[in-house]
Amino acid sequence: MSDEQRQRQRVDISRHAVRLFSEQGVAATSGEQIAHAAGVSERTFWRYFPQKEACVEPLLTKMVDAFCAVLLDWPAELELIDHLREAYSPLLDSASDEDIEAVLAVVRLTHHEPALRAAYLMLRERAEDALADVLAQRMGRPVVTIDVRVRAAAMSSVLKVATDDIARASAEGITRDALDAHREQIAGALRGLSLSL
Amino acid sequence: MSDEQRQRQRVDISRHAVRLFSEQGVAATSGEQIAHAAGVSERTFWRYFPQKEACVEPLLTKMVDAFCAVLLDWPAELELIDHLREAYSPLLDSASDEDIEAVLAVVRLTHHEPALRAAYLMLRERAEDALADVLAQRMGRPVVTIDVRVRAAAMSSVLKVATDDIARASAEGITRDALDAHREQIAGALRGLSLSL
DNA sequence: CGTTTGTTGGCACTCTCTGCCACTAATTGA
DNA sequence: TCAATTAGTGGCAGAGAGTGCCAACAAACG
Repeated sequence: MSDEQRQRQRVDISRHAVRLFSEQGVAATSGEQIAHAAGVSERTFWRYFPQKEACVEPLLTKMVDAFCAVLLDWPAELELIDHLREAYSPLLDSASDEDIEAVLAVVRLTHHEPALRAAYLMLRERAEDALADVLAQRMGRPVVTIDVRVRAAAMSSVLKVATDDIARASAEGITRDALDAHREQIAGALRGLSLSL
Repeated sequence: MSDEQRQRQRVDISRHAVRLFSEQGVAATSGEQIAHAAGVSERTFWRYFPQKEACVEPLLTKMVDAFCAVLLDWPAELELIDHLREAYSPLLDSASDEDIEAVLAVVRLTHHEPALRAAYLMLRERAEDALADVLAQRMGRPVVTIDVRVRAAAMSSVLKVATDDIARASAEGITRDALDAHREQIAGALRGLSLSL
């Protein structure tokens, strides 16, 4: 089976899982239930997702990957703020509208479901590592340097707060304006912490 | 049974658990094993710790609580950096030497044990909330304000990086000098992000 | 001293997750 | 074209993680 087929299968299962999670809660949703909803055997489900909380991962990585992609073609001569303004329409480019809604729904879910929050924070830390790589290159320092790590962590936490905020704000539907405000909020906070480079 | 007796019991179990975790890994350590090592029944163990990863919590909160306590009597007229220099001898005041070693050992463990890392990150986020409370009061803004949250998150992430760093650096024993350097590192990073207030 | 309250341990049970194996489908190679 | 290999799937059994329930026991209280 091709890699992308596998990937699509993963995302498909993930969608069913997230729907069930938000309808019934995580604890009340069994692996068997998710597997049945997605039309695979329970054994196959556990092979795709070693823990059931990991079901949120495919959806959430879409958001993280979108940001990382923008970071990766951050031209050397531009301030980060300006680059974000140009290139970062959060989520919109890389995903369908339903996926944006789903991602934000998951982020909202994490506030009531500790198990999902933990998974979310782990994912964010992986993203922070990617961010540290980009920053290290840009600052001409090894990745392990303290000020590289601090800067990456601080930027990452700005993103976390902004994401939580937009998820909360968009509980009843998401608008293009809200997303733009989200980007400006990130830009403003980065400037406030002199993180823009 | 008194609260502190219960608390001591918790910490006691926690110590056994952490020792076993570091000797055998988390996955290879069963709840039954921890319970037996700590001299309680399995049923009682699960009552003290609803998930076995939570065993690291009592030790880790010592570290977080120490920092929060320092924050809480941060006098209004002092810069945070200066207050830290005066009042923050990390961990040393509120815990025994073995506990410092144990806490740092746990932090090191979290780098190889995803389940523990997740628990650690959740705990840090609880600490971030406490931090946000203090900052909000000091900045004269509601806790939910974005710039309060951003500032709290950024400060929290500085602490995270610094803590990971000192844990790594002190793999073969911890010295007073290392802890002082740790504090100066925090102070420097806070200054770098103009977070000092 | 009897009652109440809270803690403990045992038991049975569900759910999570893994190892193993047999089955099937696609790919490869002669 | 026909094996032989390869990879994914599902079923089954079983260990471990937790939970609900109940009986036993101890401390506090009237």
